[in-house]
Amino acid sequence: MDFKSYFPIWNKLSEEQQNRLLSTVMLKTIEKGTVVHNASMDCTSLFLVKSGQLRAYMLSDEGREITLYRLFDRDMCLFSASCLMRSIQFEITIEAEKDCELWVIPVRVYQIMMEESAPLANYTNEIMATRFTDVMWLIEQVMWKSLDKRVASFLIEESAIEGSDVLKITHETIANHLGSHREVITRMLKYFQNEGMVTLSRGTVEITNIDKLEELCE
Amino acid sequence: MDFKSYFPIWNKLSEEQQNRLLSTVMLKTIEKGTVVHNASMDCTSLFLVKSGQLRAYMLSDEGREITLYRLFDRDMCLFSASCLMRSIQFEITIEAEKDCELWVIPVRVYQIMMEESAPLANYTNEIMATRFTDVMWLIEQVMWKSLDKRVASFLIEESAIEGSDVLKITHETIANHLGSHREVITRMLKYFQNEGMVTLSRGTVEITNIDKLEELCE
DNA sequence: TATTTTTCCGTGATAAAATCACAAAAAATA
DNA sequence: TATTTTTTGTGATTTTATCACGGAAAAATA
Repeated sequence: MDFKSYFPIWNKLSEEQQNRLLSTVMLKTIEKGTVVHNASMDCTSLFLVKSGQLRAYMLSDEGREITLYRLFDRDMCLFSASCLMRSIQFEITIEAEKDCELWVIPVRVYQIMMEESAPLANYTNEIMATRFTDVMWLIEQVMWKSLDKRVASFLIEESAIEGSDVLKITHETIANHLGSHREVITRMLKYFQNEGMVTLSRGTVEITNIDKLEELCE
Repeated sequence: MDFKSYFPIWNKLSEEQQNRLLSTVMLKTIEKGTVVHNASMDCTSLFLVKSGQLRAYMLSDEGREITLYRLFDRDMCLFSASCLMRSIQFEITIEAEKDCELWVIPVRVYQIMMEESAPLANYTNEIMATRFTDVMWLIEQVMWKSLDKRVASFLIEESAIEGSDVLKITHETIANHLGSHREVITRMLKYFQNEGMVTLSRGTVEITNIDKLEELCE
């Protein structure tokens, strides 16, 4: 079990704590599209990503979405366990964007250990600060960036994640990432195509001039 | 010195830690309008609010603002010490909205203590989760609420804070809180006045029908 | 007190993006 | 092949942002 190597502060835990963790941690495999956490689920576990990719997003009353941040290998999903801290008083949804392998840590085990272990509490702190940074970046984008720039940087980031210029993604999905609307994205992409930055076809956006896209973002 | 009574986990610190804190904490008085933290300041201290009121906001490149959250009595201002954690990679501004008395805690003292004290690390965690909750509420508002509702709830909240229906505030200031524009707020308030919800005069907004305002927010 | 300056507010015009409504094209399925 | 579902296209309208200018009230200064 190489759980240890994915858990950065492993060596700062006592032997007893290590054993407690090892005996409760479970490796779980989930399929792309699985919602691992939402408002209606009860709060029972934290996830440490062994492999795959997840997306944390906020859902409006009318069913609209906006992506808050993403989780990759070695990331810990804190807010799947919103009951971990009394002061977490918001609801997000977390969904697998690819097939994932997750280590599942029971909240109660983690919580008790955090109360007695300064290293674990500080590690948790750093994770939360990382998410906070992500969310602050989002606010900055939403507040001060025009949509063309936001679409452009989304496409660039997506292409970096996928390692390809050909993105298999629908206008609707892009809209859901950005908290915008499908028609708006359609028009925007149409404009990008006219400018020679992308080539569109059903279900795909191919980036044909990434420099021009990057220029658009400033 | 009643610093102890403002510091919730005081009793969970060792005597040595208590002494270390007491010997470095300083009480500072600042005037309304003072910026206690921004991007260009060096990161040297945390603030614990003894009395007064502060406002944390994000500033755009063009000088536009949006309020993230506010701090009142007994609140701890974590992000004035963004260097406290490696993962805090964003910049905010914190300004006194009223005259304040603040206990100033040196970052280095706090940081070292946090590394050895699980209670302090967990307390810090709860504070960050509280700010996170504030910021998530903001995203929700900005993303899914129309401006009329946002202005209405801002007026209601402001009146609750001040304990008065007569708000001494300019249209520009309201715009800065909400990340909107002065002209837009002017027009919105004009509409509110026509609907009998507020009475306007230079530098003041008087709430004349709070029920109708609350109804507007749903 | 009179004058100047600053702050605050009002409003028209235009642009960006959201929102509503409907339809066509492509792909999947029967 | 026919039907259904998914995805995209587009016109019309509303909301909010943005630009531009001017005027009134208050504050500062002479």
